[in-house]
Amino acid sequence: MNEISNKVINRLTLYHCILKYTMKESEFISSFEIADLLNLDNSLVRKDIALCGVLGHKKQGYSVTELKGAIEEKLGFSERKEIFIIGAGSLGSALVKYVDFKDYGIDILALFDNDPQKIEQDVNGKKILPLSKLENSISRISVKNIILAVPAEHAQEVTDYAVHCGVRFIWNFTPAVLRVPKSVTVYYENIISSFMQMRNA
Amino acid sequence: MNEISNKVINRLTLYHCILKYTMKESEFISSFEIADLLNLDNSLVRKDIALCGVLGHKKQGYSVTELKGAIEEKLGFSERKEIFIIGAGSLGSALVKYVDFKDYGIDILALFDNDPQKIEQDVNGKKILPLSKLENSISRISVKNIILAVPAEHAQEVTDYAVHCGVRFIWNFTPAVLRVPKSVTVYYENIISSFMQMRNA
DNA sequence: TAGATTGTTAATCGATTAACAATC
DNA sequence: TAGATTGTTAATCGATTAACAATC
Repeated sequence: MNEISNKVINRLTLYHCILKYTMKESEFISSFEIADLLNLDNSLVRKDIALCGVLGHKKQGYSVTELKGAIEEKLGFSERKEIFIIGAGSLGSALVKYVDFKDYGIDILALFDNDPQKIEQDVNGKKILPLSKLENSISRISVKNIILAVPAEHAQEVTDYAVHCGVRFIWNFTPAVLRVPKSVTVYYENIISSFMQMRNA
Repeated sequence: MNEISNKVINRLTLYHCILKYTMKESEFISSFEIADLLNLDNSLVRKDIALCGVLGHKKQGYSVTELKGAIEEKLGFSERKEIFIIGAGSLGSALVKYVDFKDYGIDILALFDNDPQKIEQDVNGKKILPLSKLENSISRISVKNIILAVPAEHAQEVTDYAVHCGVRFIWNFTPAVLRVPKSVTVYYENIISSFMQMRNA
C-alpha cells in the first residue's frame, strides 16, 4: 500500500504548498497548472495524484480541497509526530520557532544541550534540558526521533550517546556522516549539497 | 564536462564529510568503507569517484587527501559564492551563524528585513539592511543569489520584489511555491518533505 | 460542438546493482 | 601466493516523458 518513493513525497509536499494558497482563489486546479509552477511534466503530476487516490474532473481538473486533504492523508500530516532537538544553538533554536512544523503534525517537545548557561532556559515555550536527562526522557515518554543540531565536531559523540539512550531516527542537520548501528536510521539534511545543486542549475 | 547529476552532488558532499574526519586517522579509504557508512552499493561509490577523475590503488583504496581535494575541485568549494539572506528572523539569523558555510565557499554578505526594529542591527558581523536597499545593493555588487527566509505568507510578495531587483537564484527555505519568470531558478529547501521521507524509512 | 483535461499505456531515459577480469 | 580492491561492462530496476483515447 505504501510504496511511495521519496521523490513522490517531495513533490506531494510541494503540491500541498500550492494548494494551501490556491484554496482562497479557486475550486479546481489542473495538472498543467501544477506542472507549470514546478517545471514538471504534467503527466507526472497526474500520476502522483493518482497515487493519492484522487479522481479529477475532465475539463476542470482536481478539486483543490479534496486533493489537499488526500495529500495530507497520504503523508500523514494529522498524525502527531514527537521529536526532541539536540543542540540549542542558533540552528536548534530556530527550528523550535519554525512555526510551520505544527501544520504538518511535527511536535517538538524539548531541547537538550550541554551548556550549563542554557539549561532551564525557555525557547518558544520549550525547555532546554541537560543532555544527561535524555536517557530518562526517552524511556519515560518513548520518543525515538531527534533532530541533531550540534557542532559537527561533536556530532558523532552525541550520536553515540543518543543511540545508547534508545533513539531510532536521527534527522541530521550537521555536516557530518554518522556511524550508527543498522537499527538506527540517519536522514541527512544536506544543506550544503542543496546549495551545490542550486549552483548547478 | 559537467554532466554531474544532483544525486551525485549529494553523495559527493557526503563523501567529503567522511573524508574530512578520516584524514586524521588514515591515509587511504576504500569504496567499501564509504559504502558501508552511507548504506550504498560499493560500485556506485567507485563510479562517483571516477567522475571526479581520481584513480584508486588496488588493495588500498583511494588516497583520502587526493579524493577530498578532487571533490572540492569538482564541486567548486574554493570558488567564492556570494549570497544575501532575505528575512532576519530566527531561521535567517541562524543561517548567518552557520559556520560551516565558509568551508564551502559560501559567503553571506548581508541580511535584509522589513522590520524597523531590526534594521542596522548586527548578526554575526553582518548588517541587517532595509529591504528597500536590496535593489541598490544588487546593482552595486551584482550578487544574484538569495536565501529566502521570510514567513510563508510573504514569500511571493518578497520574491516578486527580489526578481524585480535582478535576483536570479532563490534558495527557498519557506514552505511556499513561488511564481517566477523562466529566467529565475528556485531551489526548494523542503524541510518538511525531508521529515516525511524520514518517517517513511 | 470543440476544446480542455484526465487516466493510462508504452517508450524512453537515467540511475543503480551485479559481476568479474585485472592487479597490487 | 592469496586476498583485497579497483575499474568497467552488462543487466536490472525505477522514474520520467510521450502519446492518445475517453469524456465532460
